Amino acid sequence: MSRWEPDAPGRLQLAAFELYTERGYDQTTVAEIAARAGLTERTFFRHFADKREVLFNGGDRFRATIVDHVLAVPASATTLEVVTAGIQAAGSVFPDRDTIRRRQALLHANPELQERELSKLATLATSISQALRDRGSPATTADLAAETGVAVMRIALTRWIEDPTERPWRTHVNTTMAELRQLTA
Amino acid sequence: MSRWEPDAPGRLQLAAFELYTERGYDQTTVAEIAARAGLTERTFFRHFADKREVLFNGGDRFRATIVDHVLAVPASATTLEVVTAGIQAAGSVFPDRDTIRRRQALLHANPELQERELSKLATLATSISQALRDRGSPATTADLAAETGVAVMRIALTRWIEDPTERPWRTHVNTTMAELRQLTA
DNA sequence: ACGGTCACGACAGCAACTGACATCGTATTG
DNA sequence: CAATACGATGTCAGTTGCTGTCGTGACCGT
Repeated sequence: MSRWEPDAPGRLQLAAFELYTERGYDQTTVAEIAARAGLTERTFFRHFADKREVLFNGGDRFRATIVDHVLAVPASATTLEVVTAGIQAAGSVFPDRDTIRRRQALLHANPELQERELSKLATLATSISQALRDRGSPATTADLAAETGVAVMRIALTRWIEDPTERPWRTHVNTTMAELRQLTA
Repeated sequence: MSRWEPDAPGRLQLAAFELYTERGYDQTTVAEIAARAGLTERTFFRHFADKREVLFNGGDRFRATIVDHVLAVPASATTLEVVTAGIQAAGSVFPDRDTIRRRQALLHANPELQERELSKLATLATSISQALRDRGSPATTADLAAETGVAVMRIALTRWIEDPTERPWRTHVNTTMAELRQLTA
């Protein structure tokens, strides 16, 4: 019999998500999250840097997936095609629509959480830009392509979530990219 | 003789900017800022929502300038031209290069401040998108154009700041926009 | 068996932020 | 002109996010 129950971070994540949705983010204290997970407040901060970070855990895997796919595209592709491929790949790590919907609703209701989300997307853009440079793109092009790519991803995500006909991720990415091309034509 | 020295918010802003640059953001307490401004901590929070907000005061005017110019462009222009015009106009409310450089250095050194900056840029994008819709653009196009426009602005700003030959704002906006067009060609 | 490590608890403390109430020049009103 | 309302600030107490420090006990390798 081990001294502690396993997977403390996972329990904390679950407890936090539940409490944030039940009572709201501001109305939840870290002590309450820890209590529900059977832990102490101090332990929460050993696993997560702050009260928001507990909601952004898959971020690293998400970023890695996109970067990997960006690096895997044949050299013959255009920069924008490369970015598109990376964003397409992001769909493979999405959980089901409803989980994302609930998550987005949470973020939408709390400015602090939105800020953190934007911050994560910004570092994602930086990673994509770096990957593009590793492929040989000039720095300026890489930055611009990464930023617009993330913008496209955000918009496509909103549409994907709200689409009543539940068309696949791929479709919404392509549609949004097509609009981007038309915009600059 | 009035009861208090005038322009409490201005004094707080100045004190905050000085202390943030002198000692660093984390090493500065709100009580210290208030003390330098000849006020109390409580009064600081009456003028600014939090410790970061004191650095983002011109934001409303900035946004208003861009939106006004977006709305003023003749209807014959393309969506991207409209956005470009708005971003060009942003240059008129910039202070001198060195002030912005110091400001950007401050933001760059503090993740919390970066998050707030991203948040401000996101609401800027929302405002631009709304202005585009008011001009008659479809919602989807407006969102995309606004997001990419802000991305272009960010990149152009970095280049403008770092440009050793000190070419004008307009030049960097045009250059970056041209790259965007080339990217999607 | 023994020492080290690792994950956690316990406790103290700082600083960001908030609510309630007091203060007193200044504008307003009768 | 006097009474009164108002508006910006001070004062104080309290909550909460977050950190440093130290202790504890199960596990692991030697």
